[in-house]
Formats: sequence, C-alpha cells, structure tokens
Amino acid sequence: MVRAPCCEKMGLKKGPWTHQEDRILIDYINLHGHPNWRALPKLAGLLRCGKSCRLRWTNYLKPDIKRGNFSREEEDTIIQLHTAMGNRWSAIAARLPGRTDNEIKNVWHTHLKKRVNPNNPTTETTSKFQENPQESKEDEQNGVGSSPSQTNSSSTITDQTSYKQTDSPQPSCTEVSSETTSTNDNMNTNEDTGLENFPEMDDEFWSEVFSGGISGEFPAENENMGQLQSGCGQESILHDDMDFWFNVFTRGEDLPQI
DNA sequence: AATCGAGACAACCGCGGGGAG
DNA sequence: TCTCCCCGCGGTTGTCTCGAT
Repeated sequence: MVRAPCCEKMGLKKGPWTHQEDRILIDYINLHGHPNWRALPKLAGLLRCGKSCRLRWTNYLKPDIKRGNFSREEEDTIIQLHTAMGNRWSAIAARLPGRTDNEIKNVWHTHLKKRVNPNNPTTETTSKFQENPQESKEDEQNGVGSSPSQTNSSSTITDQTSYKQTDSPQPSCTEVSSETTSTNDNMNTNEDTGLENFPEMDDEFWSEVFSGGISGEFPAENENMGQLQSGCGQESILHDDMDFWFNVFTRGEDLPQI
C-alpha cells in the first residue's frame, strides 16, 4: 500500500501554533466543522498540514477540553486505568471527560509513572501508589494534585515573553480556547468571531504577520500583549482572565493599556 | 551572575485500522 | 477483493523553565 505523504513538506509551517493560527482554526471549525482534516488547512488558509490542525484542535482548541490541574481523583483514575489497560491513552482519555490522550500521556510520563514506581519509572507496575501514602501526602502538601498543567499554566504565560519568535504564544491560546466552552455558542457567525476582520490570506499573509505588518490586527503582535503576558505569571491570574482572553481573541476586543 | 541539568509539555512522526470507490 | 485515502493512536523529540551549583 502506498501511503500518502503526511503533508506537503514544502512551505508548510511547523512548530508552535500562534494566536492567529489558533484563531483561524477555531473560527473555521466553528463555521464549517472539520469534515476533512486534510483539506481543512488549505480551505481555512492555514499553512499547516491537516494532521497538525487535527492535533491542535483535539488537544487544545476543542471547546470541551478541561485544562489545568489534574485532580487527585483524576490522577488515581489514570493510574488505575493504566494498570488495567496499559498505554492505551485514548481509551484512558475516554474515561476522563475533558482530558486528552496527549495530556494524560504527558502526565503519566512526567510524574504518575514515578509515583507508581519511584525506584524504576520505566517499569509499569501496580499500586505502589497506594502502598506509599507518605508520598501521597507529600504530594498534596506540595500541591501535586495540582499537576503539571499548573506549571504549564503558570509558565505558559511567562513562556510567551521568552519566545524568541513573536509567533509562539500557543500556551495562552490553549488556555483561552479551553475556556471557550461556555461561550462557544456565540462563535457561529463571522461577526461574532471577528472573522471578517481577518485580512485575506494569500502567500504573503504570514510573512506580513510575522514581520509585524499586520500587527494591529492581532493581539499577539501587540506590544501590550507582552506586558500582559509577562504580568500573568500566576495561574489564578490566568484563570481570572479567561473571559478577557476569550474576548480578545474571538471578538477582537482591544487590549487595555497597562 | 553564569552555567548546567532535570523536569515539563507541546508538537511531530510513523504506523495501522477502517471506510469508500 | 483490492487499492487508495483519511484518521487516530502511541511513541518520540524539541524546546523552554526553573532550581541547584
């Protein structure tokens, strides 16, 4: 069988997603759905392969995704399910509403694995976790229950200030998008999404974006964004601002002066 | 203050399954 | 039945942050 190439390598962007790309993807899917991932990026005007779009959507942009801390119960569930199912992350994710297989996989590799078997993280055994209440206690005291996502959430915002490229604010995009659930119904029209404000995307579009040529159109390119981002070093701040970010990205609201 | 290493997470890659023609 | 294509899954990698030295 001849496998179709994943994507046309030439000219397709890789790496972290930008706010603009996220916004384009969200808007497009809200308008048209995603009947064909392979065709989607071209139709939406994204210089990405369909695979990348699907991954971004399913892991971060989908409205029902729950971001942030894994609760103790969720972590326990993951451990139990992993004991029963092994590395079937998608199956495990199916039992954890709002969590993605990728996220669960990451959490497992980063600390649940160690918790299950601190001496040999690569060996997957059962229930050391339950046999080791002391560690559990420590974890709670240390806020592990609050999970890597927490670190991510907090670091994500600051991350953006340190991205070399100006086009890599993806973490906060995810935060924003993750909180779009309740308001997502509002995103069904061009007017609501602010899609009509998007410049027509041709070959020069991204080069203009990345060179700052259309900076006024997008918050990520706004100088205030950097200030806002660098000022949002804590998760609580981040979460409190979810509606704000949502409005910024989906409705094109202006950023306040700092 | 600078450097290094570990931890954490987002994203990519390749494979296999399954549906359509 | 066979071939082609798309999608989803799991493993892996790249990059950034943070703490220790």
